[in-house]
Amino acid sequence: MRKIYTPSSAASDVLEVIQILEGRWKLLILFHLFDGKVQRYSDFEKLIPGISQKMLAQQLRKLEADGIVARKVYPQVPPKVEYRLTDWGQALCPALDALLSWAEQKDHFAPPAS
Amino acid sequence: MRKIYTPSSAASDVLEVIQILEGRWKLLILFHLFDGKVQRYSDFEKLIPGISQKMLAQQLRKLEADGIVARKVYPQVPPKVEYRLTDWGQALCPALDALLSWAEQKDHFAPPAS
DNA sequence: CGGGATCCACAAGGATACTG
DNA sequence: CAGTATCCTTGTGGATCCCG
Repeated sequence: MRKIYTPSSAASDVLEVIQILEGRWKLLILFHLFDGKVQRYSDFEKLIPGISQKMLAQQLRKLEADGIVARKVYPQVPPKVEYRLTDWGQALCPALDALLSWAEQKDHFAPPAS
Repeated sequence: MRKIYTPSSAASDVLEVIQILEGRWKLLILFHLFDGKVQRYSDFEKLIPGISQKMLAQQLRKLEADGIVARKVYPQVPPKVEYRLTDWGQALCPALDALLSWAEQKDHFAPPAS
């Protein structure tokens, strides 16, 4: 088994990852951003069933504050706001991809007990 | 940019990943398990500052229920319990590793504004 | 040693109403 | 359209006590 980190370096990194990605909605929002077709506030509302306006706005702003997501406001009426990943946010893609691959492998390791 | 998933397949996978890894402690526990030196309940208590007994036991049991962690009880007095990763749990290693690498790259993308 | 049970405080989150 | 403000319910997590 691979040793995943050196104790001296990664303690704070782990905490940072947890803080940044914590919550029921962050990953969902990010996955839609990676999908590339979703940039508008109302798109998220449609594609993430069950999320409230409050949570959506709040989590988007947290992601923005953490430097994962960039928010671009077009000064027009009606308002238009686009969300996109920052460079650092895009760098997260392989990790989230690995996470999804892992989830897909579940049945390989734990065959549905029949 | 890479397309990270096909909309048809991954919606439930995303939700599963979120459910399994959600919380302030799960990743911390897992990282210590990957480190390989921690298998005992009391080890986690020492190495994860601030975690309460309740949370530690609860999260360990959730990880166990989700098939990530295996719990082995030695029938002796005083009791001895060892935690280890299941095969599926070990398969999570690359993904968590990628997550850590990503965190480490932060300064590369967002140099500390001086 | 490795927890379970209980109580409690606070924070997270949902519903609704309103706005530039 | 893209939110904010408010209220209120629920969940999360800590502290404490207890047990095999």
